[in-house]
Amino acid sequence: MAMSWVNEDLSRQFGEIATLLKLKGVDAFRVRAYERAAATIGAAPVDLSMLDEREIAALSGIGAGTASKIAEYLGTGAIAMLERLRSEVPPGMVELVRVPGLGPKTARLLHDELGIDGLEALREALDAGRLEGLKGLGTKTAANLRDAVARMGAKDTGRLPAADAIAVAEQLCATLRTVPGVAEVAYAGSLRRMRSTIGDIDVLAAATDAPPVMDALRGAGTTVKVLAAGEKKTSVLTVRGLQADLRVVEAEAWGAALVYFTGSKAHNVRIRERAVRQGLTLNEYGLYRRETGERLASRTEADVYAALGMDEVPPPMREDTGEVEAAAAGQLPRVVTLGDLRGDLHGHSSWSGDGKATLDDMAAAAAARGYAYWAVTDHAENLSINGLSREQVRARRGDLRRVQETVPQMRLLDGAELNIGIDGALDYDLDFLLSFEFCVASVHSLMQRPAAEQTARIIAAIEHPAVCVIGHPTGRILGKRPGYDIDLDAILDAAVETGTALEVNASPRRLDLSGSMVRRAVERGATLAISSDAHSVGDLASMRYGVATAQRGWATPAGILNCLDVDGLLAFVDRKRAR
DNA sequence: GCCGTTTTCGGCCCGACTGTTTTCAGTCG
Repeated sequence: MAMSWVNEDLSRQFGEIATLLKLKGVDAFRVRAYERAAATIGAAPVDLSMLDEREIAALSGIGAGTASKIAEYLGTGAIAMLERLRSEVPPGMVELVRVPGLGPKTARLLHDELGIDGLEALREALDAGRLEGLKGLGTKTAANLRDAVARMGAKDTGRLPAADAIAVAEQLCATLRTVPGVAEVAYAGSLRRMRSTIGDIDVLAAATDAPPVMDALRGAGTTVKVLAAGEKKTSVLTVRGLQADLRVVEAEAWGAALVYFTGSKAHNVRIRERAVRQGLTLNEYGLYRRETGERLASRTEADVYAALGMDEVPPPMREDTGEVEAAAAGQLPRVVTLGDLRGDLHGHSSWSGDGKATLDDMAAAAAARGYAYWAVTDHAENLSINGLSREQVRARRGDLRRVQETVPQMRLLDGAELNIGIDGALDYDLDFLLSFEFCVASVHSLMQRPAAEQTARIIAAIEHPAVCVIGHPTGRILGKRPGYDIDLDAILDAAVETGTALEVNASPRRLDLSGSMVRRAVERGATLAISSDAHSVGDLASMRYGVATAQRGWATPAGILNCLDVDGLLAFVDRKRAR
C-alpha cells in the first residue's frame, strides 16, 4: 500500500537485521534493540522520510546508530550492514528458525554439524534419522521437529483474520466457564488488543484448582493436538491451525496475569523496566517490592497500573508506541469507548438485497442498544443486485415513517450507501441525493486501479456535498484481499478540508480504517465515524471491534462523528452541504 | 544498540515448559 511504504520496508529490514544477528549468536540485548527499532518504525504514525535524522533519533528505542542507518537507507535505498549480514549468514538458516521449536542455537548446530541449509534439507535429514545423536538432540526433539515441519506444509497456517479467531476463542472460553471452580475466563493476547490478524489465542482463567481447567482445554472439541501441558500452562493446536495457550492463576493474581497475558510483549518489557527502576518487579502474579517481596498489586489491571504510577492503558493501545511514556506522565488520551457512541451511521435493512433483517427489527435492536440515532444506509441504485431504485427509496421512506413511530426515543435517519464510480461519480442525481438525510459513499467495484486513480475517485466523492462519510476507505477484507492502493495522506487532507468523515468499519472481517491508519488520521485532525455496517441484528454488536480499532489509533470522542448528539450530527451534515 | 529519579557506563523483564540433562540450555511468549 502506498501509505508508509518507507516505514514498512525499513521495519522489515531492521527485523531482518535482528534475525540475522540472532543467527550469528551476538549479544541478545543488541538483537532486542533492533527488534524494538523495527516495531517502533512499523508503528510510526509519520512517514520517516518526512523527518530529519535528529527527529528520528528522538523516537523511543531509536538512537544515533539506528537513525544513521535510516538516513543511509533514505539516501541510498539500502543499509550496508544488512547487505553484509546477508552475505555472512547462510540463507537457509532464516528458513530453519521459522520452524516452531527450532531456534538460532539449533539452526546453527544443524548447519555446522550436518550441513543442513534449509527446510528441504531438514526434511531429508529427519527422514534419514540423521538428527538423533547430535548433542542435545534426542528422538523426542526429532519427532517434534518432524511434526512442526509437516504442519508448516499444511494449508491452514499463519495468522487468521480477527473474525475467525474471535469465533474460536469465544467457543473455547464458553467451554472453560463450565468447569467447576472456575471464577473467571477471558481471552487476552493480540485478540484482546484487537489486532486485525491473530497468530494464536491466549486464554486466561482464574480458578482454585488448575488441573480440571487444563483437562477441559485438552479435551475441547476444537483441540487437535496437545503441544505442552504443565501445571500452570497448557498449549494446544486447535482447528484452523491456530495455537491456543491457557494460563490458570488464582483469583488474587487475575489483574497481573491479565496484564501479562494481554501483552504486547514489547509493552510488558517496557512496564517491567519501569518497575525495576522503582525498585519493584512485575510478573504475571503481581507487582512486588524487590527487597521485601511484598506484593503491592495484583487483583485488577487498574491496581497494577496505579501501583506503577501510570494511567490504566486500554488493551488496544498496549503496543509500545508511546503509550507507556504517556501513561507514566498521566497524559494518556482519553480514548473513545463504546459508551461514548450515540448512534450508528452505517447499516442495512432487508430493503437492500443483502440486508438480512427488516427495518423494524434493525431499528428495534439499534434502539435497544440505547442509541440516539441510527442511519439506515441501504445500497444505492448503481449496485445492480442489492441497490434501491428511486421508486424503492420513496417506498422505503413510507416504511421509515411508520417504523419511526415504534422507536420514539431514537431518531431514524433516511440514508444511503452510495457507490463511488470509477470517475468518482455517484448514484442518482444531486437533487435526489440531497433528499437523503445522511449518505455514506464507498467503493464497491474496480478495486485494482493504480493508486493515483483510486485516490482521485475517492477524493471526488469526498468533495461531493451529499457525502458525509467514506465507507470502508481501503476496501480490505481480512484474509481475502488487501486494501486498494491509495494515497492516504491526500485523502485525509481532502477529508479535513471538506469536513467529511472517514469510516472505521467495525466488521471484524474489515476493520477498515486499520488501527495504524486511524492513528494517522488522528494526527492529521480528520473526523472519523465508527460504524457497524450491520447487515443483520447480530452485526450491530460488532461495534466493539470498531471501538477497539479506534483505540488502537488513539482516537478520542472529540474526533468521532457518532459521539455527537443528534443536533451536532445534523449540523455536521448541514456544514458539509453548505460548502 | 539503547538509555538515564543509579545519567555517558553498565546494566538491560520474567517465567513456563520440554528434553536431555543430573543442574540446565533452548525456545517461547
